[in-house]
Amino acid sequence: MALSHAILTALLDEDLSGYDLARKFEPSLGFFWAASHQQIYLELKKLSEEGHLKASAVAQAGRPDKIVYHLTTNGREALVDWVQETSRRKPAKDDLYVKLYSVGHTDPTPVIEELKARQQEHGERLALYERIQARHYADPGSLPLQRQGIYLALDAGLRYERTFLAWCEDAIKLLERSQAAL
Amino acid sequence: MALSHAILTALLDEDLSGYDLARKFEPSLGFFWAASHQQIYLELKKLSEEGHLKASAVAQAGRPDKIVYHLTTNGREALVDWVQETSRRKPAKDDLYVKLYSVGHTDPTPVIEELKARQQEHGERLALYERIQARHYADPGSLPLQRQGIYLALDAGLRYERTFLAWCEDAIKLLERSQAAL
DNA sequence: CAGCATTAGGCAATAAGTTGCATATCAAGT
DNA sequence: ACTTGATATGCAACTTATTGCCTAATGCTG
Repeated sequence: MALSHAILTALLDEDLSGYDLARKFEPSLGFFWAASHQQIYLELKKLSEEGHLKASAVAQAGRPDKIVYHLTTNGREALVDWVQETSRRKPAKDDLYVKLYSVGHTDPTPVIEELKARQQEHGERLALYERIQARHYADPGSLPLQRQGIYLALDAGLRYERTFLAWCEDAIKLLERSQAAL
Repeated sequence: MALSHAILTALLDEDLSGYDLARKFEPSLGFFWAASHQQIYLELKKLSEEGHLKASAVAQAGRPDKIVYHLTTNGREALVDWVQETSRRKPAKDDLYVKLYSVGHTDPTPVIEELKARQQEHGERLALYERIQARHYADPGSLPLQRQGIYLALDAGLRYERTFLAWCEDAIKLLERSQAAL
């Protein structure tokens, strides 16, 4: 009920092969819904069998052949139906939060280390989002409707990373103070 | 590699039955790692078989019998090992972000509706976090170490909800303006 | 020409989680 | 006596995702 819809969404714009889909996902939808190529190929096969996509083999010169998928009317309808269903929030399911619960019972050092690694990781992600924003979404007011949704998702990402980084910093401070007091 | 560790973490404090664990999760760890009772019972059984937990049947007066689980030395070591592994961020995997990508291709109305529903949902969650904070974490500076991790997780939740709500508001504004321009 | 990266697609096993259903005890209300 | 609700545990089927492995064609580099 999930990756399949992300794939249908990505195929609204253009027909793509599994390989191209995987590449398109990476710097875009993949920020919010990561998927391995194995999973993508599997879903493409299923979606074709269900009639949501039409597969066509395409011979290529200078490259291996590929299978290009096209969204069918059927598939488009299924997607619209899904968009109209209301979905609920999902818990973060991030190990880090679970690890925080262990803090008073075990040595907090590894948790502090992990927080610092996350600072690095989220900092890089934030920088990436900022580059994308500067390059493609500098003036949100004048975006065509097709780009506004993507802009909003990116904006959510930007805000999330900034919030997370600020929290990280404070969390490290608090834990290091407690560690020093031991 | 996931719920099992959350369960071990919850059992650091006290021995619990599956039922009690499920209840303990709900207003706490469950915010970050939700679990159905089925999944919890399954993991408890697995963790016992692996020697991470020790199960004891407890007869009760006035209630059905229960099975209480106790963290073994083995289980504690496994937990410490896991805390020391570095974990990576996970994509949000929230349908809402995927739906945003469909915006220029289909009617944005259901997405706006969903954003409004989320505003409600996240507003309630924020209010809940604020109540918990006021009741139990009003003075973070003076918390014992065992409570600091939980406070930090709660703080992450508070910041996340506030950020999300602010984004929601702006997102609705932008999409409604575009909708009006059609 | 050998080795490597890129393009392109896949299988199998396993893990993790969801959904729906089933069972049983006991207390309290009607 | 009957029903409802809380307590307490579980199975089976299914979906979703991860991990590790594999094949094969082509282009590029040394």
